Amino acid sequence: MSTIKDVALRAGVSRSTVSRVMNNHPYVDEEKRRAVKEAMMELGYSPNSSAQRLRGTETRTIAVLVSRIVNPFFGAIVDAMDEVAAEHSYRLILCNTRGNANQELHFLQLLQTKQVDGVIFASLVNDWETIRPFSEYGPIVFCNEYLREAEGVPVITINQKQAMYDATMHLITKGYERIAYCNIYDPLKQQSTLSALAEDRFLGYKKAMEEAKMSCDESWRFAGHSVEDGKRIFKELNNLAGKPDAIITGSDEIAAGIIAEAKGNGWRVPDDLAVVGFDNQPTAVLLDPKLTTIHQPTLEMGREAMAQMLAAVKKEPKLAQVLYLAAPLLIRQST
Amino acid sequence: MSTIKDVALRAGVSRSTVSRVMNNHPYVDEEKRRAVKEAMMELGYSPNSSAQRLRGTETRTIAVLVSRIVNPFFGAIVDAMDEVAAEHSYRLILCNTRGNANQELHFLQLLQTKQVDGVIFASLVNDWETIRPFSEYGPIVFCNEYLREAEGVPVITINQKQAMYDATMHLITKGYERIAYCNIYDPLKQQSTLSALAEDRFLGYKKAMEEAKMSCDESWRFAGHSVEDGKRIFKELNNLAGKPDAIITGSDEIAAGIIAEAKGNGWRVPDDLAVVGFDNQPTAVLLDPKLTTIHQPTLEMGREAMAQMLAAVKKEPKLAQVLYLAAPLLIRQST
DNA sequence: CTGTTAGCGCGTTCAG
DNA sequence: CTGAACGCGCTAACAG
Repeated sequence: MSTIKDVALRAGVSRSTVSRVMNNHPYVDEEKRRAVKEAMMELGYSPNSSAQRLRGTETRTIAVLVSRIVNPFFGAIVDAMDEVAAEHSYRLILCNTRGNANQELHFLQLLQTKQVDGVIFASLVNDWETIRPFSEYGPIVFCNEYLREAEGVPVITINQKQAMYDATMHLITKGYERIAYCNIYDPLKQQSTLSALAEDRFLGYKKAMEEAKMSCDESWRFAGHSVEDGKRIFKELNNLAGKPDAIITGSDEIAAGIIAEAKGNGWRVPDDLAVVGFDNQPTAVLLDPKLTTIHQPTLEMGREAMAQMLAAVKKEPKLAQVLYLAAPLLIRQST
Repeated sequence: MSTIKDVALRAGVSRSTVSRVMNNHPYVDEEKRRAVKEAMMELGYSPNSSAQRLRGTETRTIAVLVSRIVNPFFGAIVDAMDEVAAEHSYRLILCNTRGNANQELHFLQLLQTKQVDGVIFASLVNDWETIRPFSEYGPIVFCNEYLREAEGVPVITINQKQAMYDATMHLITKGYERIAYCNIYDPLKQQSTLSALAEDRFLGYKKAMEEAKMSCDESWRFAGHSVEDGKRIFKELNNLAGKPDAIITGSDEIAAGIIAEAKGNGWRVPDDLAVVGFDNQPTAVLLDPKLTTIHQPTLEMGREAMAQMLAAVKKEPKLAQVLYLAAPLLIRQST
């Protein structure tokens, strides 16, 4: 590996001059500039970034925390973030927290140890009290999940409550009378309390049910996360005395599991059971029946969150404190 | 931000001693060790990793190249890699190449500039001639995609040819007579030549067809990548004079697109058209009919690739040069 | 067992 | 316009 010294030697100039050429300083003799560039080419020189970082400060790297990258929802968000980051020559470091609070803190230390310029949370398990101290080491942005107490931290998300309200209202309007609710719940998550996101979603459901004066049985509440959870939930639901005729879920995976199991048991969807998903993943239209679901604008969320982060890193004025993107209900065949 | 100097000052020792404590050196007075740890706590000290890297060499970071992380196949592989990496306190830097050859080279420079200890290719567009020079800066591992000429580079993949041979034989045995083939082809990819992986797959199809003395019309060859491509391919196929009665595809997405469009046009699957996927993504069993597909052991591939990488980084003896994992055909309802 | 010393590769004054 | 000199934070070799 050649260093700046080697280049300087070969070009017959001092290291400072080489440095100036690299950083496009003005006031460098054209001839020497050419000589330096030539020497760099010949040696296949490239600057040691650790040294650059030690001297300067920025790493041009952003950490992105997700619970599991296999989840297409997170995949899409990360993809969008990466797009914006790449445009600005920033890199992403992928932090798969697996819903583990300690892992999350561990990754947060990347900020403390100056290995990244900022941290974006797409998943979130720790509370603000725990995270707060780290915020002094660099910017933090919430994308998707959020914490109410975290003042001053940009939040890019959808209006969870409104989305669930819309979905519930849709079912009520359609004439469904026993509407069950399935909370989004990541079993990997180590804490038992509901996230702000899950709380808000439930509030939307509750508000609609109350406005319509619908009874809403405690036994109609489920929780889950995966296709498997969906299958399990159908079984639970099928064992109930008063069976629901519709269910709103927290993810397309859960919905897919419920539909698969329901069909397997001879139920017709949406006649015997209406199912609403959440996310609008690419597979939603591949299911039979096609899934009615809430569209999450993953592209915009990811892009916007990264834009906010880059603005924060460059200490530009913040674009917005909280951004609620629209999440329209897409009515298809499952309701 | 406090440095090692601050800690030393506060603990009343030299910087070397602080360093020794951090690195768990033996031969440090217990009392001083305690004093140092206390000082570190009080100052909230954490070492500057750029400085550590500058001094030592390892970054404990591995770059993983994928064409697009939204693809659940890559998501699963990366997830598995991350799992192993995390166990050994290594981190992943996610490189979304978008099938762009220049992007790929750009990320390869991370190796050259010592920002990562190694690079794993899950996607691959450049040729060996281009990549080879970088291999002197650190270990490279191929996972999934590969290059035949790249001697000495570990390859973790499945036996592509065998997999396609099995799938084709299955259709032949079932009595299908006009078996079309859809190559995996990433439209993002900038080069027009087929990858070694795609080549090998096609060879498997061809071998089975020849052994069974089946005619195999040139017009029955398609290429694609996404659900949209699948839909397009069905339309093309539907316009053909002699229509195929079966098709083998390079991904579950393509297969899903073909099935969706076929059903929309009143075709019955598998009666009018049998469809075979590739990957066995979670959605394969959610489709109706359930998809016959080739299972890719993403978990093992990712884990094994990372294990190879870590072994290479630590200069341990290589486990194996090339590893072909089994990729069984899962026969379900679409054939 | 411990402090002193000497760089790792680079950017940035500060005098020319 | 250019080079000399200094230090970023840390580790390792060398004397004690």
